[in-house]
Amino acid sequence: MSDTAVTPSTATFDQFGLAPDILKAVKESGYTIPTPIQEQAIPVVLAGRDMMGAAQTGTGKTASFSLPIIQRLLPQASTSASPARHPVRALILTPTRELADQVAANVQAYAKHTALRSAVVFGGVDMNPQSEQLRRGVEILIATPGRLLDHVQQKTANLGQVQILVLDEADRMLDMGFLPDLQRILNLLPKERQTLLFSATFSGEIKKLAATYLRNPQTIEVARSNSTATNVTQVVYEVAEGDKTGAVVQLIRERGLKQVIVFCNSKIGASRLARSLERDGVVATAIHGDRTQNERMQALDAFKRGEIEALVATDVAARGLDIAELPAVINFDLPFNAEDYVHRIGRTGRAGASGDALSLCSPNERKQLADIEKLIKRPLDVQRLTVEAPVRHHHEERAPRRERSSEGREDRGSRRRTGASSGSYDRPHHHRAQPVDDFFLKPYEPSPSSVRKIEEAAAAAAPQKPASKQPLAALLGGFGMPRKSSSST
DNA sequence: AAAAAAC
Repeated sequence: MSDTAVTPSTATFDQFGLAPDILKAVKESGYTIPTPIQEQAIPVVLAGRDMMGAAQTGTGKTASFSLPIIQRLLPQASTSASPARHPVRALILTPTRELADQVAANVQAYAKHTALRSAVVFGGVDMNPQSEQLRRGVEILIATPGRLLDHVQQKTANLGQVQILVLDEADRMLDMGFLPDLQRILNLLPKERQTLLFSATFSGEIKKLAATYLRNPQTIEVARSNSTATNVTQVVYEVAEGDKTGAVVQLIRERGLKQVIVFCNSKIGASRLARSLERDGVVATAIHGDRTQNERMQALDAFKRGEIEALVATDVAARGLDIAELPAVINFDLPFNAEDYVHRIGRTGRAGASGDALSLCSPNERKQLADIEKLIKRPLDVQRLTVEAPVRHHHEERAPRRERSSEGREDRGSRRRTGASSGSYDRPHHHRAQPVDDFFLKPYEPSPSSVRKIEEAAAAAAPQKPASKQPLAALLGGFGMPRKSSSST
């Protein structure tokens, strides 16, 4: 953030008339100068107007709506313990669980000196703690649509007093087929409310959504849509499909990349690549929709803590995720949807920092490349990449499955092995044409009976403690929580 | 052609 000190803007957060408790939190978050979208959006939201915003995350979008929402709700903040005094007054919807979590963390930080309560609900995790939190009452609720509707159905969430609705990454939500869910949610809200819609693009569908649910919205656009940040250097490397894994390793090593997100087009591809990178000595883990929510969160947290060099992701991580100081993004595959390219590379070069967007393009991906160049309205720098000494050992026999299985699952591999204890680990291996081994791709799920045994054992070991603070994941030796370990109702 | 999201 120190770079922003040279920004010629003289604006400060003081100009908006935000409460001291909010300004204090802003200061503690390290922000001093509002970003362009904040400068434009905060007064509009404070005035109670509906708004359509075109901005990507990392432009300060979350604060641009969170801060004025907190300000607007402040007069109604209650210190009462009664849940009835804490109805949901602001609802923020996001397309992915990780994004919901991230927005919630921001809201929590900005509201921490106020009496307002916030909570986040999304699928893939136990409903009960969420229900309990909702029962105690929250004024600001961040959610993914499906789980929110689940809570509504269970009567653990009541949306009858919502005054402000935020649709974050609205275009993405439509892409993902959330329209019916959004319509159901919108029908549960009071007609008299403020609605804010954020979208990367204003397509016909988005305009229709806005025309239906927003009233006389003010439009705010900070960057031309589909533009890419100028501080991100984009390079495309022509490479044979089979050389891609070697190319990723080479780029990481040659450029000395400490951290990188590597995007793949498929979940299986992401899992496979993470495993291959591990074998070449890159600390890597995969994040995609076939992994449990616990595994996804652990992967992201470990990456943010700097414990992982390469986060191999599907487009679940393409939008909105804010990872500080990410120096580079690699496209292992070029996305089929050109817009996703813009979002993917938007993970780097954030908050004014510079970043590299390195894309691998095999001969059969030329069409995708052309689509991207058309969208961003400029040709990309295409270079030929010679993959030196690909880490392949064609002369070696394929390892028997039994031996490989001793490595454990792909995500366990993120904890680097020490040479001594793993005899089979350094064994040469194949890099391509490996049959997809179900063992590595299927998430590990202990049987319900074994989970019960472990829980019983844990309870017996610590009978004094009312609720074991030890997460079940830890008891399972680092494996993720099984998807359905506990009763949902 | 693939990803995401409720159970």
